[in-house]
Amino acid sequence: MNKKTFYITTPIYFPSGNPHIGHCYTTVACDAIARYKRWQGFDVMFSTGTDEHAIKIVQNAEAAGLGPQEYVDGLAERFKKLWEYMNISYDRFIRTTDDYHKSAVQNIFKAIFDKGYIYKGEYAGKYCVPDESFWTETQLKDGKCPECGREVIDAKEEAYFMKMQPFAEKIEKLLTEADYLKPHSRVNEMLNNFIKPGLDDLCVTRTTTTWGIPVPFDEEHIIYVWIDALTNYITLLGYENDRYDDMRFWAADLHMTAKEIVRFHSIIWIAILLALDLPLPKRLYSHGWINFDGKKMSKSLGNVVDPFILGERYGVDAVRYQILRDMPFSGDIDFSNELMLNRINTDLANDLGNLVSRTVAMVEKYFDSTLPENHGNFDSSVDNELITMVSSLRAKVDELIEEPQISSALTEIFKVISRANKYIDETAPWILAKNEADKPRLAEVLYNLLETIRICSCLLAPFMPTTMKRVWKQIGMCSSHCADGCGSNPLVSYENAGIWGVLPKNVTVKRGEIIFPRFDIAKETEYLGTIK
RNA sequence: CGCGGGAUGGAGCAGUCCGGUAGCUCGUCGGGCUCAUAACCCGAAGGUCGGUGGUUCAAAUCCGCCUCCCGCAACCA
Repeated sequence: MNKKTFYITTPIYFPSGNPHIGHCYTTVACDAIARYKRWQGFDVMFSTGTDEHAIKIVQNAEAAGLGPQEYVDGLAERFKKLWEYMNISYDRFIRTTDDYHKSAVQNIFKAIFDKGYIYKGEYAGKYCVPDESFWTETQLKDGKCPECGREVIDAKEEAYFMKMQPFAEKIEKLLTEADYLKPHSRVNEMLNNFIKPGLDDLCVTRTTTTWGIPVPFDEEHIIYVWIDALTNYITLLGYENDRYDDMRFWAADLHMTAKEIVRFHSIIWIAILLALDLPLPKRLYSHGWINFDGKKMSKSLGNVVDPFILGERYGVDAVRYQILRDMPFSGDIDFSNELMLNRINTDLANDLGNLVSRTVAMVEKYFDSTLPENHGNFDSSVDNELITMVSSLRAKVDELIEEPQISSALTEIFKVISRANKYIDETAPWILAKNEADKPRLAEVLYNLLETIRICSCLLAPFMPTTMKRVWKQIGMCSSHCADGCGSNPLVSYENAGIWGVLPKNVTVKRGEIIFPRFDIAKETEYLGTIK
């Protein structure tokens, strides 16, 4: 009875402000994959959290008139609320200020130190006295502090360093041979920029702050972000702590990140794991960014990107769908209200919602909601084309989820939905309905449509968990006593999504409210423009 | 010469590795249908594939040079 495990992670987010649509992007993608994997039968661990130790946090807290702990408590709550709102099915939420994590990090630091990979050295750099911050030569703006623009001085401090050279070869192998990092184009970036020039030893502590986890045997020094934050992926499974006992999930199957932290996850994190003699994660996927704060975007167009506002007005599932469908494989995307509304209208309202609506309406109108037991046998090439397409859909989606190419997976599903709309025109049920002799054929046509909707909606459920349940009710997959909408309904099983002809021949449909309403793009754009 | 990505009809993208009728979605225009959420289906218009020079029977695709945009370069998803 041991199910195969699947461990998927979001980064732990840096709560320097309120969560926005960009955070949703990564998290919703992970959620869809996690749901899909659970549906396939995997024992899934899906983690997220917040990275709460940084000088910037202290500064932001002060500016808000709060202590750092008080400040991050509030922000962590906001993240949790957003995930609840967005229907994120995470299994574990870790905060780097959690006690179990802090002590585990100290143990990890000491373990690496004891193995001889960490040593005490001297950190030299440009120092901004008022900001109490070190900067590298290249970070400076016109030779001055990039934060405040004031003069910097040469300064040195004692610090702990982690050796990187012992791990360089294995890291390179992971990148070049194990196909760890996706998309592959980023591999060259890592190799050329960091591996080939030779990895520098990594500074792993600071003394410029007290907000953080102290080095256990030298408390003046605070453990810097690397060993503090990246290790969340194992501490939340119980590594070096008693809070959890789930290391069976390690190594991670998929670390999902945005592109700017690829280096941390493909080099530094791997070095830490190697130092600890732990197995390496299987895949790192880095996606592009949603741009909304760039010059082109928000201000001139007045784009609203508060996920709560968007979800409230257009529906959480619609927002989830749009960001996943338009998620770029590697590049960035400019988010705009028009883009989002257009996507929702064409795909969800016109194609999918309307398909459900017209199909159910016809069953109701022509057969008083219940199809007859006998449809007759029709060997139609139009039918065969549709049925072939639908029957092979699950395999295609499986493959794309594996990559993971979520946008392409959704595209494939919607190709089938479009084909079904075309099928209605080709078979013209309203003409069949005029002749009593064509009733068996009409029943078969409508049944084929219901089956198409069944399979598509099941495959879409990980992406849009709430609304697909409403589809199931309408097409007769759910009897009235099925309270929560089919959670345990065998008809929605993964197995059945790969089989044609699962709905009973004499299925009874039930018309309901419009599932995805259309929006007036001009009006909505104007409305959203007034909010900010 | 720091590294990398990009420039394709009005918008967003695919195609470039392995040269050979320039494709998809949205938008626009015309037609069809009437089951449906003014939705659906069909058709059309619209591109000298950033510029320039070269290789070739043939270049969006290969090679040289140039212009512009973006990302990374020790904590922005």
